[in-house]
Amino acid sequence: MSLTHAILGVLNVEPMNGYELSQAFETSLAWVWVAPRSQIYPTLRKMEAEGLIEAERQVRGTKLERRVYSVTDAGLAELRRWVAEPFDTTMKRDPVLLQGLFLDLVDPDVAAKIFEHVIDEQRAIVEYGERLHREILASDLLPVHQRRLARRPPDEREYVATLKAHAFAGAAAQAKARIAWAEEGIRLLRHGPAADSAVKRPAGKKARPRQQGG
Amino acid sequence: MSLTHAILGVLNVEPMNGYELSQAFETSLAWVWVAPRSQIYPTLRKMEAEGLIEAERQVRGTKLERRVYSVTDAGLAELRRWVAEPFDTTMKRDPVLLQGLFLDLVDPDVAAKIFEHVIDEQRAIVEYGERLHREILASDLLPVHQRRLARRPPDEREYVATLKAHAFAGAAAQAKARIAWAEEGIRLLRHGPAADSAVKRPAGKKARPRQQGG
DNA sequence: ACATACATGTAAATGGTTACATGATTTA
DNA sequence: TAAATCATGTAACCATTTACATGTATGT
Repeated sequence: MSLTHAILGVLNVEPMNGYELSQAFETSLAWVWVAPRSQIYPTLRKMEAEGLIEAERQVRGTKLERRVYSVTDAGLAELRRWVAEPFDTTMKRDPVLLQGLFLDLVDPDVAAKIFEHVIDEQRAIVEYGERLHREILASDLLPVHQRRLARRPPDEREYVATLKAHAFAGAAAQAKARIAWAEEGIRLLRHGPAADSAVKRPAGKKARPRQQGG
Repeated sequence: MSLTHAILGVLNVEPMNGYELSQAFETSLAWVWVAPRSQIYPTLRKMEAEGLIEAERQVRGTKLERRVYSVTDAGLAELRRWVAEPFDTTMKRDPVLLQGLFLDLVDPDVAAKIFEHVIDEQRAIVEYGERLHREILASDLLPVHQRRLARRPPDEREYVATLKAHAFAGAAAQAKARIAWAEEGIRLLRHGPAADSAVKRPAGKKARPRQQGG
């Protein structure tokens, strides 16, 4: 379960309670790993039972209890073990490509709207990823990143910032690849494959039937 | 459940039994949607119960039963409905980027191996995706694609081939983006951020600590 | 006083993985 | 006759989603 490792990584930056953790998954980690509260709280309890993290109970006001978790030595060891281990990086399920594979079943205008929708959504990811990349490198950091770096010896800070920033650049780069793919898809719907493609089309004919049969 | 729609899409090309279907998920659909037999067979039964597909029982030899499924009118309608519908295209969990985010916790040589592993695996996807893209466009098709196109009116064949090929090109394009990201990662481990980056590094100093603290 | 944010969960259902189970048919 | 391929599943577990449930503290 990578959620365990995502949590270890975040708590290793700074001890937090489940509520703050779920905010982290909704904001900075939104395009890397999402997890709803209903998954976070039970997982925290499980990890505590396994000795990967430990809770400090705090009280806010008079009654409201906070359970602030921090990573144990065993937890850090497990995080390091996981990070050092190569795993299967192939994408096993890609709903966008699956939909793309059957796009010939609908009207080209409908297909174009699907591609446009992909472009709209992925653009938001590009903006977010590039913003974080820029801010981390410029040390114009979000509070959570400032805290992370403050815990490191000064010599390592640039190294750490470089790698963290690179991860967010990766999210942006992949979103850009998807945008380029969807843009090319729209072009293909309108004009068919390019003239230098493996397939030569009869001049002037548009490959654009109204509706397709099964 | 998109497995249902993946199955509808494949069976819409050509009626098949569960065994052939599972082979399709292992080969042509391997980088788009994977599904083990243990998930395929129960899903086929469920879809049959829902009226999306119907089974024709055949007997091979004297005893061995095959259940060959084909898409019903209701199934094709559902497939079309799903294809025409825009959905959330944001990647919710990306183990590669998650690992990349914590790569500062391990020795730079170990981190480089992780990036190299990503490159190796993604290269295989590029080769596969580009091969299928080429073959479909060149009509030098796999049997399954030949059958698919044979069922269409000649006028539509180029259009269909163009779109199918484009889906596989998408798998290759994304893998390429990951490779570029991992290559840049290796460069950063060795030389730190580029000189024109937002961060200026002291000349001659390498951001390459041996081991990092928690 | 009211709304918003803080805080922690449970329950049911769905989706997906891994391991196991069994036997028939074809090919070398 | 042995190995590979064809063929269809079940069971247990793990991961994820969606809906529900409850109450406290703070700011306006």
